[in-house]
Amino acid sequence: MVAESSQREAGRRRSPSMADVAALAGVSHQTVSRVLNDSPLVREDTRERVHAAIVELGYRRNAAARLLATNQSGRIGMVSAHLALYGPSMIASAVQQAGREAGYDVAVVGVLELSEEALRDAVDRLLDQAVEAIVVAVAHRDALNLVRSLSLPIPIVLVQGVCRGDVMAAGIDQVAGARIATEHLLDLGHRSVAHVSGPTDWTEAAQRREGWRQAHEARGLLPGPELAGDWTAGSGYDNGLRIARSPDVSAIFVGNDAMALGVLKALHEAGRSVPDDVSVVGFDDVPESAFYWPALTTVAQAFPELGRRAVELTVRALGGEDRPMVELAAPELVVRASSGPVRPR
Amino acid sequence: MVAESSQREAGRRRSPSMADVAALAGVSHQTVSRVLNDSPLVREDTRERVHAAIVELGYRRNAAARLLATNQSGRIGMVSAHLALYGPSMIASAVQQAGREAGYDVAVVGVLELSEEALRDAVDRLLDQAVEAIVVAVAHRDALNLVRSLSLPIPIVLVQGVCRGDVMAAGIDQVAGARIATEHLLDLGHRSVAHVSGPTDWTEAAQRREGWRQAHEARGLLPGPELAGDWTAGSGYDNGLRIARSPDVSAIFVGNDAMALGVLKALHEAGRSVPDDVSVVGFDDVPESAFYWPALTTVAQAFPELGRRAVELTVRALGGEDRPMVELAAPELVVRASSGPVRPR
DNA sequence: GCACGGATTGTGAGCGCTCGCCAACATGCC
DNA sequence: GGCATGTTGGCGAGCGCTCACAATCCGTGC
Repeated sequence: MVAESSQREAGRRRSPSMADVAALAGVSHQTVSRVLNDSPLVREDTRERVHAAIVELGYRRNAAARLLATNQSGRIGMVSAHLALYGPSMIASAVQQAGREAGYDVAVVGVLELSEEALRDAVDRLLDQAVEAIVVAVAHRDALNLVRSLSLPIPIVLVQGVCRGDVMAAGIDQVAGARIATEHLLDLGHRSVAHVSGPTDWTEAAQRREGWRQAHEARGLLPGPELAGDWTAGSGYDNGLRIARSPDVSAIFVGNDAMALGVLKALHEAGRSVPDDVSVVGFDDVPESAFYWPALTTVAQAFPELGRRAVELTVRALGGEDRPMVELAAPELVVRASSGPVRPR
Repeated sequence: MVAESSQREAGRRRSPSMADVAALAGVSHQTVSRVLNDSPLVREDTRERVHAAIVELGYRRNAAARLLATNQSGRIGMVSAHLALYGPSMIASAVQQAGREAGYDVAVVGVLELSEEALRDAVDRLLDQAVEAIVVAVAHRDALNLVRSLSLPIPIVLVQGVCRGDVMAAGIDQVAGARIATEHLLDLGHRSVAHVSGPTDWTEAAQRREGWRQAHEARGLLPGPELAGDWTAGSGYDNGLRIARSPDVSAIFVGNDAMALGVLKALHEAGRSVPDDVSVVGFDDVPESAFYWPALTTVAQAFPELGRRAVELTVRALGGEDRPMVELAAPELVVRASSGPVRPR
């Protein structure tokens, strides 16, 4: 009695192994392995016997041992900066979701600052987890070079801050998004559009700025004043106050929704009405933007699709393909109350 | 030439192992292991020789093999629901950060719905990653029972939706937060405060509601009307419209900032001024709330501290301690423009 | 010059799994 | 009946690491 209980206790200590399952099912460990890996070379009744044993023992395959033997983890890593921001966090969960659907585990590690050291550290952590590829979602201008300078032994896929280049990359066409936003304002009759940009060293910020510039250029118009923010509502507010002082600004394209919120607030405080005096368009379509005051016209990005494409590229890279390819998804304008026709004066 | 290059290529195939380092340093693999584990039983010059070899070979310890041998992964898992919401996502990154600082890897997996199946699935994935403990950040009323019904072989720590109970749990005192928010409004002279709650099956929502109720009761006042939202700005807007129709409501405590944004919008549209006609207080202190119109009075939670405490509890549980303990951090009121003294009429 | 104890280092046996290869058996054909 | 063929299953060698233990080194004291 005592012996049995102590034995059972000892049995609990270590979880059951393949050998235990094999013994219970009356087969060899190899057959168990075959069942686990869906090998066709197992007779149906054997398979069922093994399955029964697995269930009875509550067996669970030891991933570490499998990894050690196969050298394949089925895991892809993702390094992301600024996970607190809407875009990056959406991308992270989209990639995670898509990865899971493709049968991969996605390990996300955030970097707090953009030094080579921080990046090296993040990548090291991922490498320790034996990831088979790394998705880089760091939109900084230098991120690509930084990552490349690490000369990793595994494929890399970019998923943000994408410019055409010699890497695998999936992204959303920021330039196009900014163009449709700006064109929307120009179509409403505004002679020029001001711009509050994100931090200038972010690829996204540069691209949105470029789209804004192009929209003017295509119509032979001169872009309105340009101010630099840092993605936060606070910086939008500060820049909004400055813009409010220029009575000739009738439309603003803001680099993201958070800054747009700040701009809206500054305009209210300055007594300028939106959209009667000034039209405002944001970028991101955060869930709250429909409830800003007034509801914000903005640009929506298809994050789930972006995630799927990124994972697809990753899988392709893992399959040996190394032809660099860039996939760009098109963003979409969401028109709401914050943009309106230019007011005759 | 050809041989050398092909050999180098072959060498690249598999990354260097301890044996390679040992050979290069002229020691045994065991000594390398000792160096790696900072054992004191290694002479200084030997240690340096090994380090040099490690650097030269670009050696990196194989975590899978180590895990296989030690049965310790140094990883803790976290299952979280609603990672798109502010609170949960802050908690996730706080735990991740704190875990890292404590020398643990934190693997987060999100669940999309709150079925037993989804939870089982998430936990399975974590178990496959050999996590040593699981932090559960699912604020649903039933989450605790659900998780417990899985009868996991590893410690569990709750980090959200905490009620006193027989588990390890770290949380933020939601009742206290709701009380100070409501008391703030009562202090301003409002006779009663309305409440827009979160989904009633969320522990947090129930606790915030309870704090709101307690604040009234402590002063012998009757709570104002209560409406149920779902954390989204949209539900706040809908409920805001309903409240706007009751001229006798002069103060609202809203379950989170997103809903508060919706309430503000509804009040604007109904022509009721904030805070002159109605005061509004939120909960969360999202970064944007200072830029709502008007700036939102709200309750801030100390997420980083929460993360640290959760990890601390986890480490303690891993150390064998199994006395259930609940740690509650105090939230703080942030007073802004959306709340003001009751207007004499 | 030698035994002795502590400081260093080496040896060998797993951890649980997969892979390559071979053994056993059933089947079909001549 | 004997053989080639196809199907199932078993065996043993690692994967790279840590652990327990054994072996070696060194300075010391006599």
